[in-house]
Amino acid sequence: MNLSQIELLRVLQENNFSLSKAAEKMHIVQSAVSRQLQLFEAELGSPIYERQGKKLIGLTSLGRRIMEEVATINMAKNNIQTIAADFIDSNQGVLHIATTHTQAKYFLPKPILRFRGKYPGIRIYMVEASPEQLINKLHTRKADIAICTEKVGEDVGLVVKPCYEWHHAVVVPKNHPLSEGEISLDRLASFPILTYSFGFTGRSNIETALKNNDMELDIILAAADTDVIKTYVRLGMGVGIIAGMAYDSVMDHDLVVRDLSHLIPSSKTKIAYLKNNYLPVYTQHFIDELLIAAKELPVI
Amino acid sequence: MNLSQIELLRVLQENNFSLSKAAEKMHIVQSAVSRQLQLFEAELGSPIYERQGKKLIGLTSLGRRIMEEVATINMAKNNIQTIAADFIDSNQGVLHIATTHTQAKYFLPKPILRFRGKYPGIRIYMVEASPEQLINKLHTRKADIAICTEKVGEDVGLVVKPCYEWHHAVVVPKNHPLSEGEISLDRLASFPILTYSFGFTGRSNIETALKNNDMELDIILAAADTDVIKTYVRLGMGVGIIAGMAYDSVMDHDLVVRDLSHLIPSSKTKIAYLKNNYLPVYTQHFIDELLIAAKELPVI
DNA sequence: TAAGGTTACGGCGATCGTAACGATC
DNA sequence: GATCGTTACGATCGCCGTAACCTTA
Repeated sequence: MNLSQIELLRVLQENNFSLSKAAEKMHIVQSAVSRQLQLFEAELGSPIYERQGKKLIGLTSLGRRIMEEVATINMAKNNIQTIAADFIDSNQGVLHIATTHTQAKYFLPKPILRFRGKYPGIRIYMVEASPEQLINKLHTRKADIAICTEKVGEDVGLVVKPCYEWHHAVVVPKNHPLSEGEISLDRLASFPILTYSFGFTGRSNIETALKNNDMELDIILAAADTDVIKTYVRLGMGVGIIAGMAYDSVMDHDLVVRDLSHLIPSSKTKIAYLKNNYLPVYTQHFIDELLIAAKELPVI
Repeated sequence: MNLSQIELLRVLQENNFSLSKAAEKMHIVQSAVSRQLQLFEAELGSPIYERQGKKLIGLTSLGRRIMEEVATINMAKNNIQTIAADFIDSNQGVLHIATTHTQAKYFLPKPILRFRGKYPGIRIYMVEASPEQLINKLHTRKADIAICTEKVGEDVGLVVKPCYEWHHAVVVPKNHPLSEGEISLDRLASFPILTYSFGFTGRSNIETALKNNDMELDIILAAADTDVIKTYVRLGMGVGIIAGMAYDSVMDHDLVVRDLSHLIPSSKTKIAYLKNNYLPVYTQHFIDELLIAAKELPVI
């Protein structure tokens, strides 16, 4: 048994058990992968992959159990390298942030700027995706840390830290009926609505509110992206329901924002990263910046 | 980085950082060990051992942190092998039991016999030692499972299962004054006492009882071994305080046993094994047998 | 027949062992 | 000077790559 065999099992897992794909990913030739797998299975004395002819189609029950240990080993191996690099120079490195559009645009700028001030040597990669994809990026180590509101609490393999709490709000053009008077769900329902896609930025809480009151909204546009919603609100297509902190009093002075905290339960944006994963000092400091920025957030 | 380098770090840890000892243990030549360590440190980019001249004298702070991951990797590696072997044939294997004399002689015979009936293919190695040594044997993987009363609850690296609860008892020759009448600590203190050594078989609870009552006993003989105590009790040297279940109504018919549960707090015998360590099915069944035997234990 | 996997074989590089040397008690 | 660790060098063994072959959609 050696570490490249362990690595191979991980790569196979992430590539549909395709030996040729795995070979490609590992920058070696297919036959080498084939042999290494045979050697490993021979050493264990029992196959760890289910086969259909020569093709691998899944794990055996032995294989499934072993993959847990494989994940542990790979994690620890990566940790060793990260720990050492961090020890040598904690001012140099890479930080992969996975987050949604709303966080990236309305929450992260301030903490990221401050972080960059302290750690100019750290290259920051920010990737935007759906919460589901973010979690996947954590597991495949394409991201070190994820910041989002949905899904992330359900995965037991993640460490999840609460970051900040926020409410939805309505945005409408000036002079729109909803810019004045009390807002109820009933009144809201009388307008065409523009809001987030399923699985994005607290959309689940909107659904909860509707289900609790046995209501429906006429959602005519769902986007992952607050700016898209605002754009169509400006065009007069309807009423936008966005995250409160996504209203920018300067940029959005042509829109009227109305709090919806009395109608829709609050949403919690969280920070997540892999359990048992060593975070370099600078990443820990980045999380600190996030938490500081969260406290400074204006309450809408 | 490769698994033998990881293994090397573990072996060094267990051999006072001696390269020559490590080489011996790993069945390779010293120079090879020296080079592998250099390669590994070079790969990390920073030394993981503190050195005095050429000698290794300890871990650097980087090294200390890395050793945690090394332990994880070694554990997972061993688990893979154990899981595979267990999967192929769960009726074959080795079981290393570490325990104290008292457990080995008075508690284990029944469950071990039953276990052997079910798993004739498992070779059982039983090693007796002090509780402190037992724990050490678990950590160095010289034992799979430990059964004892003392110390074992304090180690956070162990899974500890309560097994059974018992009380101390007095044994004296027939016609001895203590064979009749009520027994108090004061009365006990008027006799020379023979009991367990410090750190053995509930001795700590005897101490607790004495301290609580601000008393002392005249302990003229302390042994790790119940049979030694009984032997000298038979010779008339004094009063034996032993574990209740260590009185054998057949073998010890020449002695009188008197319960001490009103004077000395009860002791708990536990089963312990390494956290995150995969136990083969047969070992899990052995633990089941222990728990069954514990329930069948006569209450003294 | 293309794509994916296995088997055979040759070459290269990693790692070991021998051995000579260096340091430290 | 004995013990422990390092360095140099040759030999071996493991692992990769090429290539031919096998199997299945």
